[in-house]
Amino acid sequence: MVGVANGYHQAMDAGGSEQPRTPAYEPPARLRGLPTWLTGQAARRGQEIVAGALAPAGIRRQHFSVLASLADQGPASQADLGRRLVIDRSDLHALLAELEQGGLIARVRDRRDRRRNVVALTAAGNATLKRLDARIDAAQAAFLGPLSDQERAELTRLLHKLLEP
Amino acid sequence: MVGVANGYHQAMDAGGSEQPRTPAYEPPARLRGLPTWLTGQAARRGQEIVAGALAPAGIRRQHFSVLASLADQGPASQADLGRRLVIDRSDLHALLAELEQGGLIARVRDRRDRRRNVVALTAAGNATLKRLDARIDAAQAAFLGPLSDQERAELTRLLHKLLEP
DNA sequence: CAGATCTCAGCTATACTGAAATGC
DNA sequence: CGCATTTCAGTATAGCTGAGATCT
Repeated sequence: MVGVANGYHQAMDAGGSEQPRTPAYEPPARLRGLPTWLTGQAARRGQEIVAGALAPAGIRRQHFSVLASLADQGPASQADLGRRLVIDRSDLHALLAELEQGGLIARVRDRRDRRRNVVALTAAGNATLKRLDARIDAAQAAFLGPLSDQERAELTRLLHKLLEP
Repeated sequence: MVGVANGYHQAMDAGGSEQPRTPAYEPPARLRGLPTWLTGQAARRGQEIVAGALAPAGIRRQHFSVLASLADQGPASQADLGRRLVIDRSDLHALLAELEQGGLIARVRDRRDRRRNVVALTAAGNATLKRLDARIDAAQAAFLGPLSDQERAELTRLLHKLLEP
């Protein structure tokens, strides 16, 4: 922050004209053109859609990530799970407690390294994940709604390339 | 959440094989293919880059949004500013207090509707914004690094279309 | 001993809600 | 009166930090 506080109580007009205000959602040109801003807006919308699709099942986005990793990549210690998904050890601890309470995962001490918990999907977790897959697919379709099939593929390709390194 | 808590203390192995663990960052296939997930990852990276570019100037992303709106769209009441940028009235209040303390904006009572504050850029705010523009441009370039010029334009077009409605 | 793992307490940023005070 | 605006207090979540207990 630079500079110094200004005065406060001189009077002036809003907008400088007589027209009523424009309460509409209208982002400024400086933001509308920024790729980072557009990406952020799109991500926000996508996360709302996905969260809304998972909520009826009592699952949050990070719960789904954990279940997906266990199904796709197999059981793991909590530390390794956290590294795979870039979820903090502390947050992961809370997520796993919730999933365990729901019977979707099991945590058991690793008999070969007793510092570790081995986290694995249960049968119920596997079945739940299969049902969630359908919800996730519907959410993707809703998210990509305005784009043609070709545009969807191109967007996916560009995002992959953007994240490549 | 469904089901019931499982047992905890039966022993088992991690990974099922003898190899050392894979501490690498390796998202599961179920996530890697999801447009919403890719968009979220890209947005996260973009926001980090932009935040890092603005931080040396003591400015956060939302500060920049406010300054940008005032410059591009003119002075406004706090309520209208909030609607333009989709920033909550409460958060906007805190942001404006910080910007005012830095001398970048001024808040004065609207003499035609004394409930309102008219928020406007100061000369210092305008000068600061011009310096921030350069930082923002550098951040966009860093964000889009892996893409060709044509790909950058295509990504921007697709994101605009995605957000269209 | 150093270092990894799991757990717990707490912190920051962001987004949102409820309500009071003031004015239209 | 109803309604809008600003302000303040509080809540929820995600992401992160520090530290203790346990184990390699």
